[in-house]
Amino acid sequence: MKKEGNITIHDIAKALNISGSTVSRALNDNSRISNKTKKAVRNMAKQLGYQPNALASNLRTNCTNTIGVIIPRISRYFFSSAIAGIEELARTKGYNVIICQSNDQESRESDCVQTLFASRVDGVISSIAINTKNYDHYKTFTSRNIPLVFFDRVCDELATSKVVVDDFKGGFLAAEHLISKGCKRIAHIGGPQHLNIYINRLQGYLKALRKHNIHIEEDLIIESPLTREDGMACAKKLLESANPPDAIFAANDTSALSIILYAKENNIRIPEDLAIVGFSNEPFSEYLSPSLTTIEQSGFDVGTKATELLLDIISNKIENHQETIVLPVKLIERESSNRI
Amino acid sequence: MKKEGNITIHDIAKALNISGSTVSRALNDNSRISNKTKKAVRNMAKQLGYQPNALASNLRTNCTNTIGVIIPRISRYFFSSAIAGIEELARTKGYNVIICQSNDQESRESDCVQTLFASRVDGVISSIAINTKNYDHYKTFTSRNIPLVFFDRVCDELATSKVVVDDFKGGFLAAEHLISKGCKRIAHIGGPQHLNIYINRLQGYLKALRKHNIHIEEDLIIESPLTREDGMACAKKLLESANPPDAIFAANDTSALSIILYAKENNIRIPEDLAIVGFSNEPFSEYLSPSLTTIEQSGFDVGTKATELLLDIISNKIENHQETIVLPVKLIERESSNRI
DNA sequence: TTGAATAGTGCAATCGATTGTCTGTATTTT
DNA sequence: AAAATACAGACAATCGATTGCACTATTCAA
Repeated sequence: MKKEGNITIHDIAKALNISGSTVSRALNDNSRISNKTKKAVRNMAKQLGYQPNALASNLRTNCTNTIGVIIPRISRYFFSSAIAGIEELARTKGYNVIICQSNDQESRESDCVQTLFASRVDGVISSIAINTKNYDHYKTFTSRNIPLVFFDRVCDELATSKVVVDDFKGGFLAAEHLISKGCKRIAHIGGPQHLNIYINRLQGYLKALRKHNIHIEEDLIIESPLTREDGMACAKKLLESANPPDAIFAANDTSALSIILYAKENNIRIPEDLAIVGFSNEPFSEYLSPSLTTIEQSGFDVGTKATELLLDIISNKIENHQETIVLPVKLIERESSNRI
Repeated sequence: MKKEGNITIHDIAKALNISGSTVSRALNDNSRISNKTKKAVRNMAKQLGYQPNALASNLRTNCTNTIGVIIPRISRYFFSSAIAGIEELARTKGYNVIICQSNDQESRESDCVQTLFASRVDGVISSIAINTKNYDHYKTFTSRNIPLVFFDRVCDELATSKVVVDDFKGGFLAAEHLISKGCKRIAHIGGPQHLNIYINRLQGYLKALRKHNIHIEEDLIIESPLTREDGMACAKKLLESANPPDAIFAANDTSALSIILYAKENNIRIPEDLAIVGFSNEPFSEYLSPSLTTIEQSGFDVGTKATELLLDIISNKIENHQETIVLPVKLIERESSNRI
């Protein structure tokens, strides 16, 4: 109720005996205002310690200079790197970032959508929760033409722009690398097959095998939630079998880690008896013993690219955007596959 | 300009032939509105796909249900965990979170403050940039009674509430643990001594030495920026000396990692020749070889506690809050100190 | 000299939700 | 039955910045 310490344009106007609209225009460097007035307004603003109220401005202009981000969980390295990339670029372009975590739950994801919409964000960057099957909540944005860009875990059902890494190539590189190391029976621990990224990693793996005329054995391909626990179970299943593989390509580093731990416990030598390749180049993969060969994917780059795309769509008011950007991956060779 | 798809309370009012204020009150479950009307309003709201506009509400009520967070960088595990804690609790209490990264630069930190203030956040949680020497920009909040809570890297100059982990105890536990393992000459690689956390870790270390009547050698105490590179330099300096230490307590895991790498290169056995304790329990420390004994500090808990405190200050309108909460730390024993 | 163009400002409506005050009707009290 | 009270809802101001339009000098061309 009281003015407290909050100075508005009207306080400046009163102090200079001019109107609020003139102050507003002066602060926005509008050409209709004389330089003399502009200077006076700026001085007085500084003198009074004026700080614009974004809320009022946003309400009027119907644009918040804020982008919303929905991610499964921020504490995962790939996502926090992505956020770093998003935040960095957004801020230099004058945008704020509001972050929501879905905790990989569809209902939470739906809540995030509501929250971001209520905040009237100018655009949204999202990576889909692992168990989301229904994408209707995203229509809150698409039906109102609020730009939406997916990254990493994208959704084919919704026609929007996307930024992904080249998972197919990554799967291919991983498998071909193992082949080049002389491995003959290469297993794959794949992720949930309703997510495009895991489908692509598997397909890349399959293509490499076919290219090199290696027989594809169904038994060597397992689908897993890729947790540390399930990785152990997969390792057990694969390595206790009568005819165990001589290499495993795991769809993430966490399950690759499980395999290494299992192999150590059971005196299976890495890479001599079993070569391993992971996916993601998590920070820990470098320090494992043996260190883990893996596919590098830069969260930072993905985040930056997604933001670039989103800001472009926002500022050029592009409708029906459906660009898909595929970022490169890289094989990082380490000890876990270093044989021959 | 056009209505587009955005439904306001007035659209609902018109559809039901009642006034906007009634709709507003009905949606807010105000007791002056009859149940019949409330039900009708809610139904119509759903039918029309009404989504409240937080901007308008915030402008009027002068409260945004948003808290701002300033951190050095989100991609560091401790901070992303803290954010996870903040976000989790804030959201269940109906608050949004806006995150700004200072990149450990004072000027960027100052920008963050402006941005958050312009967004009229209801409160702020901050961890100070490593090179911030002047804290005036924080007065933007304190002078206007906008609740401010620091965590981890706190500032004694500003009288606000704080949440820290027990760095002193951590330093003490680390050093005493090494002493209990029979180490006699325990070095310390400390962090920048203008930051309270590193001062406290050092002091804890000193207290343990004194308690056990171990002579304190100035030469064994080094100040470092605690980067991977400088960790190498410190390791070299300590271990190439005429009379090298038999243990090192590093003020973070990154420099402990450097020491391990240096020791491996130079055929120094860990823990037989040199025992090592780090600080933070970074995700990688478990997987190092040898695995790293370290002090666990939960970023998630710190974030949660800071949020709890902040929300309490906000909702109870507490002025001059100066509570300091110290969270416990825990020694995680692993191979790098496992001797005797 | 006069009409028109231009520059520099002010007025008032507007964005959408909230809220203090007021009105008309229904219910209760004496 | 008259008076008092409660109830349900309407009116209009408000938050602070923006912006279309109107207005007044001043300048310029004819």
